[in-house]
Amino acid sequence: MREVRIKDTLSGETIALDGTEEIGIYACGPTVYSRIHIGNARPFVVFSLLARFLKAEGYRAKLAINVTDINDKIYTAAAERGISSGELAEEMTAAYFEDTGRLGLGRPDAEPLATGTIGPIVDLIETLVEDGHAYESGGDVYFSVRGFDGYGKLSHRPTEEMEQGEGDDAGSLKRDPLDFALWKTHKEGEDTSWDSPWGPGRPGWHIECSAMAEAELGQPFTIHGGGSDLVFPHHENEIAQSEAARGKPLARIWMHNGMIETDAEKMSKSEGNIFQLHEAIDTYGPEAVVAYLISGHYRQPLAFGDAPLTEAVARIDRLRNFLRDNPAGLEPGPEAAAAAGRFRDALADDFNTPRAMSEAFDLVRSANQSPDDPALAGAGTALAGMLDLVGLGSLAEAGEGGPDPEALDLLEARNAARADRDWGRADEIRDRLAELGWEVRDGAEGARLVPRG
RNA sequence: GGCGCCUUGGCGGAGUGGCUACGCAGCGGCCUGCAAAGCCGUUUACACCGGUUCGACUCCGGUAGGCGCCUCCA
Repeated sequence: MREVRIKDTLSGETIALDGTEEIGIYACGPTVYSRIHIGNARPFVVFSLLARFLKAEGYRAKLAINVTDINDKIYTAAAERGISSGELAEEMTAAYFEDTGRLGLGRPDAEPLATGTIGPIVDLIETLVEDGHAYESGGDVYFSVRGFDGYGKLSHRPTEEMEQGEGDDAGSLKRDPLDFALWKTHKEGEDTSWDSPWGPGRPGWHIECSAMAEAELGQPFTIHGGGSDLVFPHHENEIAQSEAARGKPLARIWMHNGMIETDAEKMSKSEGNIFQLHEAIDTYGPEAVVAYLISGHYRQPLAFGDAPLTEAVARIDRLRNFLRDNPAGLEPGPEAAAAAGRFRDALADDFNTPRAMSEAFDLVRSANQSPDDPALAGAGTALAGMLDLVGLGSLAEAGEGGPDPEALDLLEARNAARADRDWGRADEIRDRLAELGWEVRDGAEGARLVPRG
């Protein structure tokens, strides 16, 4: 078990995980008012892979990624489409499961819904009201920010001049502009509501995460994550609620991924469509999307566009080519095993996926240079293991079946033509195979067919 | 205005006080009947100005530029 260290937004320190305790990870998932985009996929990928790596290292890890299915935006989007908000939320939740499922990373250990956590949410709010950290006002309940010492410690900003609220919030009901809603009374036009001690209504934006995280992982748990745009106010408010209610920290480490950066001009023209996760997967394939998302360090912003995705396709092609020639199976020699060790070392060091991938490519080049070096034997085995850790294990899979009889016949015919030195005929057949989806690769041991990318 | 981040070779993107990151693309070669795959070479980068140091791309200060958040956002 390696010592895994993660940079903590709250303290600014890099903190080592405790291998003796369960590593509870809570990552803020999407609000389901539309299909998710690449930006939503980044935390899903980062935290899924982190949990996978921790488990591979022998940690007991539990990953929870929630679905926020109660929100102003859902009401708005549903109204625009003329369907009920529940219908829209269900549809988009299903789409989220489908789209992220296609990434091939499996599911988180828990995926709670806000609508499935109303009881704990109401209980948590009640506790806050009883303890004087929150107050009822006209059917709404607000958290009293100034009553919580330490507000602003995560986002490192002074409480002066802060104001917050969801859209056209009934700000006049607040005692202080800093306060934020825990519970919102039912309003005309909203087609869902739940009973509460303060009358029918629905949870405010931040409280559902506090409740779901505690329900799934207890409090405190180890890592709370999400996009860096959530630092303020979302995570700041989660800290305030949970710590005010329980008198102990919510999470030990706050881990935030950088934004996917889009060029507004390009987005409106050529690249707007592929920003949707499902469109990106359709266009570039799931492995390329994952490879793209891990191409930069998780904390840094990552440029989005056709070019970086196309590059990701080229990268995974190189890996796949290598694995075709060097299938997993052989026991890794010392150099191959060392590369795998360095790969894991990089991941253990604040989950440095680009550095890890550089080790993978280093191994590929070394093994291509010296295919007979016993120290590099089993490089394919080592590489497959490395890639599996970052969700690219499918690159090592042979694919369904081999060439069909028609393709094999054509290959035979081409071999015959080449034996006759009839290059025109041989190239004709190669073109024909290309039309059928096969690429011919001539090697020392004869010609081979590989599927065309 | 407040808080924070960033500026690396054609592009993307790591990293370190003194040693080739890595990938993609281009060009030149090797291999090949020609390709593909692979290999080699290649223009040897660290915004600018000072400072610390035997030595800085890597530390400190400043300048310029870019970005994120600061009522919604992964």
